[in-house]
Amino acid sequence: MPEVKKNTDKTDKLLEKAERHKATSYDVAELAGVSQSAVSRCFKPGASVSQKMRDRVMKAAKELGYEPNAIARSLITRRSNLVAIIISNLTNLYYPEVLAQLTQCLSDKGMRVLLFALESESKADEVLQQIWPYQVDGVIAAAKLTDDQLSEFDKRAIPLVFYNRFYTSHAINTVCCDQAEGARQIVNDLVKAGHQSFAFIAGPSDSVVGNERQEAALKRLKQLEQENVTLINGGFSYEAGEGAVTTMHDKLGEFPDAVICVNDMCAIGAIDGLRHDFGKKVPEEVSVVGFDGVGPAGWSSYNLTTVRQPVGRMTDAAVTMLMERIEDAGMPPEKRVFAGVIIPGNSARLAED
Amino acid sequence: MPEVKKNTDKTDKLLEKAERHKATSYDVAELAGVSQSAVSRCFKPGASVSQKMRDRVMKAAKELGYEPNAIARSLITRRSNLVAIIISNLTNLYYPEVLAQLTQCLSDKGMRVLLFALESESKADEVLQQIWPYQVDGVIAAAKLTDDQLSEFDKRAIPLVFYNRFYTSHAINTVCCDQAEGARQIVNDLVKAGHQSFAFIAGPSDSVVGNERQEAALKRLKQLEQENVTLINGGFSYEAGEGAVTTMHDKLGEFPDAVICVNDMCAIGAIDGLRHDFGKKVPEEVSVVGFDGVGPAGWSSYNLTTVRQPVGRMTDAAVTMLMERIEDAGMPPEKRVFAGVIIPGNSARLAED
DNA sequence: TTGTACGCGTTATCAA
DNA sequence: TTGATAACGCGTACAA
Repeated sequence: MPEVKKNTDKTDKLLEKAERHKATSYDVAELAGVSQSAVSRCFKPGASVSQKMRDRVMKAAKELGYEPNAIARSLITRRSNLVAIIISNLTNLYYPEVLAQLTQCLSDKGMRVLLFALESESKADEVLQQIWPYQVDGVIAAAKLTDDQLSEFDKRAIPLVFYNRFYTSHAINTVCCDQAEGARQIVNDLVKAGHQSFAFIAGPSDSVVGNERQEAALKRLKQLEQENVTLINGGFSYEAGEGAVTTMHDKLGEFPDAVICVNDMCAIGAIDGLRHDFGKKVPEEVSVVGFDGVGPAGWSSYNLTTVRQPVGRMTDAAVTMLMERIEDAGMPPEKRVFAGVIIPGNSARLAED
Repeated sequence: MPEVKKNTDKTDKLLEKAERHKATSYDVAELAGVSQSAVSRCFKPGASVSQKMRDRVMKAAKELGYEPNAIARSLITRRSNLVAIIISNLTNLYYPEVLAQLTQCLSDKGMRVLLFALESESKADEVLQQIWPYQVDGVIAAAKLTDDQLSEFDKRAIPLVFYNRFYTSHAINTVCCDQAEGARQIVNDLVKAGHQSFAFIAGPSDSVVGNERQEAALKRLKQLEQENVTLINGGFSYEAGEGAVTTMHDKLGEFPDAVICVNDMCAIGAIDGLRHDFGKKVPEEVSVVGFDGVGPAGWSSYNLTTVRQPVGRMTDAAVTMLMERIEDAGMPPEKRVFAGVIIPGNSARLAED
């Protein structure tokens, strides 16, 4: 049976060739005895190919272990199916969850994730230079960018969605949690429960999220005619919260009724500082509240009273918003603001309703 | 000055063209009045180009906002400069740190990170299918792969380095922490300090790391003639640790002198369970120890006695190992095992030395 | 040192 | 439905 023999010979020859490099669509075409474009079509969903052709091609493809080369595809289609995620501080306990959900969600929509972690926000320029060459279809940024950097995106017409960063100066796509409203609510609750002196442990001065929380909280305290309010420098970390408690003690000589912290990590640090460095009881002697609703906030050592961000909904929204703009470059900028959810917890004395 | 006019005209024409698409090396070449290959060379470090040529090309490039296209480059060089990182459970507090360091380290070496997060280890196949088309230069896996999956890497000759996964069946590249030695040491210390009854809270049964820790701990306890040892099912999470404490109480009616947990998160959950669900004092009444040395282990509510993994050194080693194999495909498989460091902490009564 | 010409592996276009 | 041919944007022998 010369026909069969010839076929296996051909397979062997091509397999041998494939050993040096991966099999290409040409190799498959040759083995299947069809044109290369036919092979290409067989791997394109929704292309018009006869069943007979498809079977033949797929058989040959399997035999050679052929897989389409996404790099070559991207070159011609001008779609890389790559999305860059820029995250400022991965070590902040809040972000791993965000990252995991974003990745999951993007993956479901057929996009791959190029990860860029900023060790400091000032290194954004460097990271952008690394992103441009890869022809990403879009970018999700959980980091602050300068106006110049924003206009680089405009210039390149690369869709960009911010996560929890808000810009008043630009019309930009963003998904965020209503930091201000969360802050107001929690202040309301604290005042209503009879707290009369307050401290706010602030975040890094260049953090938009931190500043929003801070301003909203301080403003509402003023509205509710609370005069006894101290602002303490802190940060987003456990250590910052712990340290701020000492600063507070040095400054005031005592502790306020309630300590409002810029985020959960900071609040947890503050609680530990109060309890272990100063022997204070939380919440009996001092109420402590945070923001975010990270995992450890729920641990029974803390049971933190906090404003939880609806991470799942937010990441979904961010991905959807980005995809829409990748499909249709003409979509206008959009802001989606989600409300936070107060988690009563047990680290603050709140009024019973 | 017709010369100048002509030049700006050309710039305008090319800029106009560039508005539709990004400028290519051809556009730059045309504007600079040189060949495309000259442009290419100017962007290749260490190529032989005269200073005059370089200046001319760079000026034109800047004018058109030209940036080399990494996709096209990858196609021709057969190097994508892409490394895939596969991580099983990003929400495990231990991994964000690993991921951050790996990304940092790879970035320093000019590689970009494609991130794949597994929601469950069984989804590895799916993820691998997503990886192959992208022609990644290498893969770092902090997840378990089957033998079949391993041989897929062989077949494609894609360098693979495992992080904290150990295979005895295959000669494979891996960087890990000596889980067994850490377990033995901590058992030694506990026994030496006079503990006489023990419980081990286990991890998921399919976790290699968890099993190693468990086997080594139980074996050493036996060697030291400790008979009073209970094994409790648990897991890697806070909730698992907390739940295991209740299981333990149901099973024993009391608590052992020392609880050895499969990792820090579990240990923290166990401490909280003991303290808040059963009113036990840690370490006075029950000693609790963990593994990993994650951030929260150091928080003063816990001060966990644990075995810290030298994450920085391990990630460095993993990246170096991978890069070596990317540069030289002939490098033989290698295992690098790092010793853990005992952090005395304050959650266990250890002997003073 | 520079330019010419080709190839990387795919999709898109158009005619058959 | 199929096949021939031309892109996509770049790196690199080779010759000049």
